[in-house]
Amino acid sequence: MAVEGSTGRMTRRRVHTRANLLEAAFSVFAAKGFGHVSIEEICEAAGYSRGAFYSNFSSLDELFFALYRERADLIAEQVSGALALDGPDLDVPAAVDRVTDVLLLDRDWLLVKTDFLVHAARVPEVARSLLEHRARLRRAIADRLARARGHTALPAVLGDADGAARAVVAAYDGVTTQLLLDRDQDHARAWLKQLLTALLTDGSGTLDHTKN
Amino acid sequence: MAVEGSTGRMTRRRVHTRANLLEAAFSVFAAKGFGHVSIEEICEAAGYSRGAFYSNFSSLDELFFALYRERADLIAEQVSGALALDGPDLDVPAAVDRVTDVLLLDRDWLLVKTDFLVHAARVPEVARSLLEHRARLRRAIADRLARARGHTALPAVLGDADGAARAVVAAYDGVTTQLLLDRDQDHARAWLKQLLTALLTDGSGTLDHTKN
DNA sequence: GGCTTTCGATACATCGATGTATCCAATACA
DNA sequence: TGTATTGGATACATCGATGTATCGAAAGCC
Repeated sequence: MAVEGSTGRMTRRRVHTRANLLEAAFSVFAAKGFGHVSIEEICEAAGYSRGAFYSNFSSLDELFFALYRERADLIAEQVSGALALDGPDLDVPAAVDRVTDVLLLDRDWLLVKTDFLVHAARVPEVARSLLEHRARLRRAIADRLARARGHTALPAVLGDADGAARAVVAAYDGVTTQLLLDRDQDHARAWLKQLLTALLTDGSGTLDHTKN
Repeated sequence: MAVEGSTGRMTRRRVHTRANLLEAAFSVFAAKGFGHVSIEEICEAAGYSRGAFYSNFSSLDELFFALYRERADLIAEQVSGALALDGPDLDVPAAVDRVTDVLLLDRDWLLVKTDFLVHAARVPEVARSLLEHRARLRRAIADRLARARGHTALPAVLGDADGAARAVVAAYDGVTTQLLLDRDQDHARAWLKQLLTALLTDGSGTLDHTKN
């Protein structure tokens, strides 16, 4: 048997090797991309035999999904944390800075995340799960924005706070795409901040763009 | 030998089968994703044997690249066409409508395009090629926007026309991500128009969002 | 229309990945 | 600490995909 439900017994050894496999898998997926990775490669990277793999997962898809969930939840927590740092009122530019730093920190994660996206795009069941996750994140952002309203008025074009949150996510996704290609984190961060500023305020800012 | 340079002789039969292979490959890639597709699957879908494949391409990567280039150039032309439709002055909302329709038309293309992106993200050589392609497109947009300045003033936050063009691309990429997941073309189109409007004008618009 | 060249089909050899079945070692539990 | 159970390693059988070498047929050329 491979995967235990919530009641299944979990030896210490088991959780340990499972964690090791997931960690190794992350590196391998980031480097080669899901779809170009064999089970054996992961086992080799983790220092286990294929027996260990099949004892913990029933397929590569399952491991991939578990891996994504784990990391995504982690990031989501960090984002929530970054959003909650202010008092009851939101300092938009400061929050944008903090969130941006969290979101564009790790290129490997962006790679895995995008792999997961294209996977989800073809498997409706997976897509639903991913959509729910995104919805949760968006709601967190919308709530935060709503509380800031009145202080920093949102542009009317985007409608209410939910519309604005949607725009934030879209901007993030868009900048991610560019970052995956040009590998320029600093530029991406600056660019995302600027985009978010343009979307969330009516005010003005300064700009430089000297990149392809 | 597999691929001829520009001087290589091309029998009629050859170009025909090559085209057939590319067309079949497009469907197969869209359905299964690059990395989950075997050479044989493509040949089968096209009605050829593997001999034909190796006579026209030397590897799956090569075919994938050729396929992407072909379609990407096609889209680029259509976008340029849509941008050029107005007279010398640009009607921003109208142009946004037309471009949006072209860009979000075919889900299969979005799938293949995204596959290509994650591929490029891992192969610097491919990334460079893709970046150049994007730069060309962005320049076309920037030029068009620059000509429209004065009519519809761009918000200062994004800086000059090039900054605005960058924002347009980012918005497009962001909306693409969402569309890949929820498969709602109409909503994506409306949403993209709205985003672009928010980015390119200081004015106001209306909004509804009733989707996950 | 005959001759040459090119294209694509067939057959073959090889390799790597998968999943399973079995066995030994490590851990939980009394 | 001794015993029962679980976890992971090893070995095996199988399958699918790859690339190449060879051969027949369809174009191009005169």
